[in-house]
Amino acid sequence: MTGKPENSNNISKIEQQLRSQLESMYQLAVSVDCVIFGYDDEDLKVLVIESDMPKYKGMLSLPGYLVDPDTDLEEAAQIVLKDRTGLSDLYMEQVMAFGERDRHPLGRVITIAYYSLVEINKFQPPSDQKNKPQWLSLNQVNELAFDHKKILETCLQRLRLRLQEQPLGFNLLPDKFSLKQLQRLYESVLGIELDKRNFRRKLKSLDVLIDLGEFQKAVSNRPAKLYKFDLEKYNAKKKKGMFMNF
Amino acid sequence: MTGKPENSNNISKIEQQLRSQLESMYQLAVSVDCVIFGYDDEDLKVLVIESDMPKYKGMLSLPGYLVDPDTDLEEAAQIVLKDRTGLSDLYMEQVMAFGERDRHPLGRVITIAYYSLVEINKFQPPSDQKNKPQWLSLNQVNELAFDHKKILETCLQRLRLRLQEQPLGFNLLPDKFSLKQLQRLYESVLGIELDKRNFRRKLKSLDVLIDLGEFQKAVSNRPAKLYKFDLEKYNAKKKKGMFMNF
DNA sequence: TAGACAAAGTGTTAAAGTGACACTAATATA
DNA sequence: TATATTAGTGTCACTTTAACACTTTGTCTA
Repeated sequence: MTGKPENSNNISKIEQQLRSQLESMYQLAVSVDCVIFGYDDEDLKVLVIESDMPKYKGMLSLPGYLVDPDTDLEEAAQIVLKDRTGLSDLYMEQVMAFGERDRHPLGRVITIAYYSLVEINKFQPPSDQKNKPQWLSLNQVNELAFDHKKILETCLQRLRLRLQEQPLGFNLLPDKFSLKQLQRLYESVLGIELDKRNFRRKLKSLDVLIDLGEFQKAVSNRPAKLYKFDLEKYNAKKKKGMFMNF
Repeated sequence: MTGKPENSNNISKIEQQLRSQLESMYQLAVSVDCVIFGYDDEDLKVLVIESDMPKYKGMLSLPGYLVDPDTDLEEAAQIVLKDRTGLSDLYMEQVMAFGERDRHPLGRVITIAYYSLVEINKFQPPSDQKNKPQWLSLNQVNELAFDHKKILETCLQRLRLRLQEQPLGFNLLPDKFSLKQLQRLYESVLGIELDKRNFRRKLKSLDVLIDLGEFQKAVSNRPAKLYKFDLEKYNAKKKKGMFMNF
């Protein structure tokens, strides 16, 4: 599995590059690590890969990228996203830097963590790709390589915060969605239960949904109305803050 | 002023160090920049120094430090604080990394911004110190060197956020303070006016102040009661969040 | 095609929180 | 002792939140 020739080549190239940078005079490197969130109507998930580093070989880790001097930090994070999922122009936010001295086995690497939100259907990892990218349910995350567990938790915390002050959830859902889907999203990200009627009342008062007049199809019960997010209305109101005080 | 021999020596040492690091193979350096906030019963202030960099010579900038490979990021920020004010164990929070390619005139320097809260009376900058550290009122900040204006604004925004979810204000005030002082602090940091009675009601309901039974002295009017912050009570309640929804 | 099943959708009420507002109390000083 | 200055206090109308149960609409199947 981790012994494929193609895989090995890749490992050593990345590792060599990093080693040479760390062996240079200043001996300090900077990376970005991305927490790419997806949501599949059940769980919040995160995109993980199998680590290349000898010490963590085979362990799951967050996709990252070594920042070279000619690349903006933001750009570097976009590169990770693009490389791993083929997607761009997604919601992405920097969270913070992680810079403990011993966080990386090969030397001093300070990493900047970003998280981004992906509609999960837009990217299904091909099964034969190197590093075996995969969607992992957040409640199935055990250990991760490096300090990535801590990074993931920090990013999740930030996402929760944001979700309560801005209607970010739409980034994780398909264009058309039902109120129930939206509620379930809030419930699984925030880890709480919400009252259906109160949730709907709140959303109505925010007034950022467009009723499409369409309905779910192929469900074996009363189909739900479908809505889409009204970006324009949202942008017009944004400044005042839109709190979901659950 | 900027021509003092002692000063010049310092400039070149710092600059040489940085240059040599940037000229090394990997050509990327990491710094920390600190927004040190103080409050003097009137205004929120920030500690600034005069810049050493040729391009920004004499301009005001935030105190910073070049992170060397053996120093934790957090530690580096503490060093800046300690070096500049002599103080340690203060409230300090990392905000985020700033990593635009051209943010630094000498080359690629990614910086991590921290802010911290200081009781302003605990540090009065000596007038003869190099780089002329000084407290600058936030509403007197015009331009700063590098992207430090942006960094300052981001840190201020974070402080405002935090102030509304945790009673951080106490870090900026002396141990004993009146309710009026506390209200003025909130008003100047948040940039809004608050109703005296509503403010007091809110604070009473949070129940994290200890009435010291003491009063202001040497004021030419009715002296106000003095309070102190009840750290224990606060820690016991903290988890539930303590929102000041002004 | 009628009845059972499953999820969608809908309002009310009590409690808590917020915002607006004006007078009395205590001290220093002239 | 009168005046000036700031401290300190309560109420009411309104808004927001939390808790709670039944009807509607479609599909499936007997």
